[in-house]
Amino acid sequence: MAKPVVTRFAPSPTGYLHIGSARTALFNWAFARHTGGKMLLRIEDTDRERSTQPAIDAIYDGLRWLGLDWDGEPTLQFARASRHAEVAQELLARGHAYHCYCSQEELAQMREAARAAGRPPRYDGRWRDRDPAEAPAGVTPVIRIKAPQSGDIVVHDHVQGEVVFKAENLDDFIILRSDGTPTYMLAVVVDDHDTGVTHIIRGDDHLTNAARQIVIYNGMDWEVPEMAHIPLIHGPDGAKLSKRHGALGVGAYRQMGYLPEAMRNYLARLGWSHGDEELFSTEQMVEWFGLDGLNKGAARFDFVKLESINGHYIREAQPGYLYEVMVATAAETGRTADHEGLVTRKPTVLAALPELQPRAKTVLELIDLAQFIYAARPLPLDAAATAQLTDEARANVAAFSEQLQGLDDWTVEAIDVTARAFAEKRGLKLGKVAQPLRAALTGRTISPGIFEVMVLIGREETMARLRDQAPQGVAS
RNA sequence: GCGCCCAUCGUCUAGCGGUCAGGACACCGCCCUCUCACGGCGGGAACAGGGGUUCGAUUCCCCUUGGGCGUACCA
Repeated sequence: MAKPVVTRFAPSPTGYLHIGSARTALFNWAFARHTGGKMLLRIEDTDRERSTQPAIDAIYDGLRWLGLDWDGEPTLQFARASRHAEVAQELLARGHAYHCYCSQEELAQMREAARAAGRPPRYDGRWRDRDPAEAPAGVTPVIRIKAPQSGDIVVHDHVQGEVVFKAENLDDFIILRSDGTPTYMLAVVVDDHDTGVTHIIRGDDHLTNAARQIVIYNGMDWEVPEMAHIPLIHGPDGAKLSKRHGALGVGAYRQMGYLPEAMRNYLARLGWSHGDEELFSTEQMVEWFGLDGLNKGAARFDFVKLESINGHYIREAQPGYLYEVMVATAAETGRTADHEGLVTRKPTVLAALPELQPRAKTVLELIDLAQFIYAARPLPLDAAATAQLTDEARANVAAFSEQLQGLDDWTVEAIDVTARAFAEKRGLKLGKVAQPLRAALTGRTISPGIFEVMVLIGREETMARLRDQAPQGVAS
C-alpha cells in the first residue's frame, strides 16, 4: 500500500490569485481529493517587498471562492527561514555545499566573460575547492550547493516523461544568501520534504528548477517526490498570459460575473481531459482526475468558451442561488443602483429569473436583463431610438409612461411597452427584456388605454392574443 | 547564445501503428418561435514541413520551422 498522497499549492503573494495558479491549485486539489490524500497550502512569502497581508488574503479569497479547500493551516515560508538555514548548514557539514565569497561585481564579470566566450553564464565554481582561509576579510559569504560535475540528472515527470539534464549545464547555485536567508530553491525543497509532500504538481516553468532541486534532495539523502509539470496557460495570441490579455486574478473573473463552478469546469479542461467530456460537475472531475490525463502542450485561454460554459451553469443554477450572486456581484462592482433595485424587488426578480437565465452568459448580463424590473419610471428614450418610432407611437409611449407612474404594479401591457422603450434605449432586442418580464408577471388585468398603445407600437399579434386570452377588462 | 519543453480543425481537445481522424466552443445553414435566447438537425474546418523505421504512420525516431520556459544573493 503506497503512502497517502500529499500535494501542495505554493503560490507567492502577488496581490491576486493568478488564473494560471488557480488551475494549478485545482489540479493539486483534485488529485488530493481523488486519491483521498491531502492538499497543503504554502505561501511563498520570502520576497519581503511583495508579500503583504492583503496579497496573502487575496490568495485565500480566491481559493475559497473557487471552492478549493486545503488541509491544515497554511505554511508561511518566511517563518521557516531558520530551518532552511539549518539545512544549508547540514549540507555544508556533509560536504555538499560550500561558502562562496564572490562579490556582485565579480559575478557580473564572470557572466560577461562567459557570454563573450559564447559560453552559458554559469558560476565557475571558483570557491568550490578553495581554502576558506583565503576568504577576503569583511565579506559575508553565500552558501552554494555542490552540483555534480559529470553525469546526468534526470527528472522523472508524470507529464513530461524522463527529462535529462547534463550535469555540466547546472552550476553551483546559491542556496543561502549572504544575509542568511534561503533562496527559493532551498526553501521549496526543505518545505516540501518537511511537510511530507509526495506529489509536486506545478507549472512547467519549474521543470528546469526540478533538476536543481534534485541536487539538494540528493545532498540531504531525501526522497524526491513524484513530479508533474503542467504546461502553462497562454493568452489568445499564444503568448504568455499577461495583463494585456485581460484579467489575471480570479477576483476579476468573479467581478465579470463568472460562476465558480463554471471556472472550475473550464479551467479543468485547459490542459486536462477525460475523453470527450466537456461539461462535468466538480464531483465528477474529482472522480476522474489523474496525472495521466494531463496534456503536454500549452493551452490558450479562450474567453468565448468560458462564457459558453458559464452560460450553461447559469441556466442550470437555482434562482435563489443566482439571486444571491447577483446581489453580491452588484455590490462588489459598485453597481449601487442595481444592488438597491435587486434588493427591493426581490420577489419579482426571483420570479423573472427562470426566463432570464437562458439569455445570459454572465451574472453581469443577468443583472442587465433584470434592470427593467426596477428601472426608474418613466423610462427615458434617447433621441436616436425615439426617431425610429412613428410620431403616433412616440406620442403614445410618452403618454403611457405617464400613466405608468400612477400604477401600483405593472400590468402585462405595461410590461411590453416599457420593455420596448427600455430595449430601444439600450439598443437591445425587444425580446431580450419583454419575454421574461411578461412571464414574470402574467395574469394581471389589462386596461383599455394601454391596449391602444400596444397596437400602435406594432405588437398586433401579441395584442390579438391578449384580446382572446385576457381574463377581463380588455376593450379596444 | 546555451539548456529544456511543446506542436491534431480558428480555440480547447479525443486518438496511445491500420479510424470515413471523434467531441466541444466559435462560425454558416435549417427547424422551433409574435422578438431574443434556449433547444434540435445539418455543414465547412486539423494531423506544421522534410527525412527515416514499418506491409502500413496523426501515432515511433531524427532534422527543420514555429511557439514556450529557464538561464538572479526573484519566486
